[in-house]
Amino acid sequence: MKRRNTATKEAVLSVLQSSGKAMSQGAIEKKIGIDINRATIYRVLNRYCDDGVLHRIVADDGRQYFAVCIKCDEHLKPLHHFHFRCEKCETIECLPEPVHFSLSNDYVVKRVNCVITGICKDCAKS
Amino acid sequence: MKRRNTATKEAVLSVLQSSGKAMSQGAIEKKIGIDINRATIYRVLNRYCDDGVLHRIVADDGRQYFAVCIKCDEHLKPLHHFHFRCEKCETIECLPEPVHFSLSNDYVVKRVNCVITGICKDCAKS
DNA sequence: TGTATTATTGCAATATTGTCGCAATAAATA
DNA sequence: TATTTATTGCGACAATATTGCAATAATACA
Repeated sequence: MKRRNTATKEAVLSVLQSSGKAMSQGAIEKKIGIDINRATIYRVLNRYCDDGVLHRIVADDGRQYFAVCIKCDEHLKPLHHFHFRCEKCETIECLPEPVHFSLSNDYVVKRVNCVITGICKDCAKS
Repeated sequence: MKRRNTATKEAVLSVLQSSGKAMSQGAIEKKIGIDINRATIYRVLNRYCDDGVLHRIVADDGRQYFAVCIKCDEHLKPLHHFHFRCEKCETIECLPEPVHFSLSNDYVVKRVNCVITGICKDCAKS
């Protein structure tokens, strides 16, 4: 399944890159300017996740958020960092803080999803 | 708002206590034997959370899971431990492993939700 | 450049999770 | 036993996310 370049895909990625944060489908749709179908945005996001371009975070509001994999290379495991969800500005930022845990070898670890929820430093000021 | 004892509430708590794991509304409904309305189960679970009897985990499947607060006293912060979600047996277990992270004081932390997803040690064997 | 292939998209429908209003029921108290 | 009101069941609803299908358009190739 070879990928094709489309304006839609580029627009979605561009929004995420310029925001620098993890965004939900709804937030992307608001920011993107052009009119793109909801289902299409989800499909674009899912494909980017499959390709390792984005990573997915599920916050404790039950929604999916997507962020550009900046440091997601073979050295630093993609999802093993904390995320901070601000309840005020409705954004999620990737924290540099890595997630450490030890688990018996009997367990097979596939994904790690860590979200701290509260008020971010920008919103806490005002 | 004084609480009242009902068979429904006791049955829900009993299921969670005997399982020893975190369960979703759906899983509770399957195990509980008696016929209880979906909305009622949610309301019972939410009330238990308000009262500090249960704690809520949101897994990366986007669903809410509920577990008895065994060590949730004033010494050990309730939600600051890891959870492991097994994709095979569809359960979530509370790990003894505490969650450590450092965050600038500018942030206000309200909740921590950490879920490791994979195959648990019991399912990995078979 | 023109054509064929098939990845991508839009639309509508659907599944799932969780909540809410309202009337009926039943637990606790006097 | 009678009263108060927390709890429950039912139905409706909201929101998120996915899927099937037909139409569109990006890519490769003649």
